[in-house]
Amino acid sequence: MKHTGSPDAALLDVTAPQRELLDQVLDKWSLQVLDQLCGRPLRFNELRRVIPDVGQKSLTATLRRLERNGMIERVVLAARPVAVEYRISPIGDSLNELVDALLQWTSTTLPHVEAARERYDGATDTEAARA
Amino acid sequence: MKHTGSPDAALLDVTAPQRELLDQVLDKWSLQVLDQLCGRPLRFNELRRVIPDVGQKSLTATLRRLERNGMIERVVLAARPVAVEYRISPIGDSLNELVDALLQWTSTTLPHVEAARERYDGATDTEAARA
DNA sequence: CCGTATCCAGACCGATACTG
DNA sequence: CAGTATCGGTCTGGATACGG
Repeated sequence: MKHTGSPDAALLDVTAPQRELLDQVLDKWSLQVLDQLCGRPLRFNELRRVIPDVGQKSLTATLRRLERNGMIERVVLAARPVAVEYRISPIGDSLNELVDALLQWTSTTLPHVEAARERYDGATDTEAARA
Repeated sequence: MKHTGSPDAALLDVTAPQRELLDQVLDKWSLQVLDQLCGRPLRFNELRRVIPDVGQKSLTATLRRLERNGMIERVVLAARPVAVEYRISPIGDSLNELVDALLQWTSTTLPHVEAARERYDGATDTEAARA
């Protein structure tokens, strides 16, 4: 668990393509869409139902962005009326593994984080109380 | 490279504490601050210099948030005028490892992503041209 | 040197209405 | 069903000025 040296700070620069990719793929809704799509494909309104509080607009934008970056595939089914199915791609699948690692990390560190928050909030509170 | 099943979809819900933690720690500036701080501590204005385009306000907010979540430590040095040093914590260090994995992922998949983008843009262009 | 306070333009996001 | 178009409020984030 020892981190040694940054790999390359330039990769994190806001203008770096790697950084832009992360931004387009790690946002609020993308993670949930990717997660829901792993395993089985889902339709547009199924996604709306299964992801709480997502609006049409946001979901559409998220799906388009993920499709453009090759994370998911949009499949138009021959049906009346139109039916569209979204399925995860191999690349999207590989991203999901990393997200799982991230999620695992949050779960194990959450107790420490909450302890840190209480310490911080307590300190700033008493500080404010003195003023 | 096979992803099998979501670990727990509920963890990704916007209201889930795990999800909130990720939001507070994976944003634009946080990643760069964390990356810069790994190895050696830095002062406030050193961070400003080394991270391109970050404003005082954003940097301050980022540092406070990271401190509150226990990712970094704020050390006030005995000096005139005031000198403050920020150093990474063990938790922040463990996060950096995951970020490195993410960065590695972006680097290896970037060619595929760019290919996907060209396909997508080309398809939507010709589609628009027909209209 | 290390911030906080304030103001303001622009992005974002939900609600709504409408189309193929 | 699966979107597109538009409008209005919110919230972010940069620029600026000032304080400890």
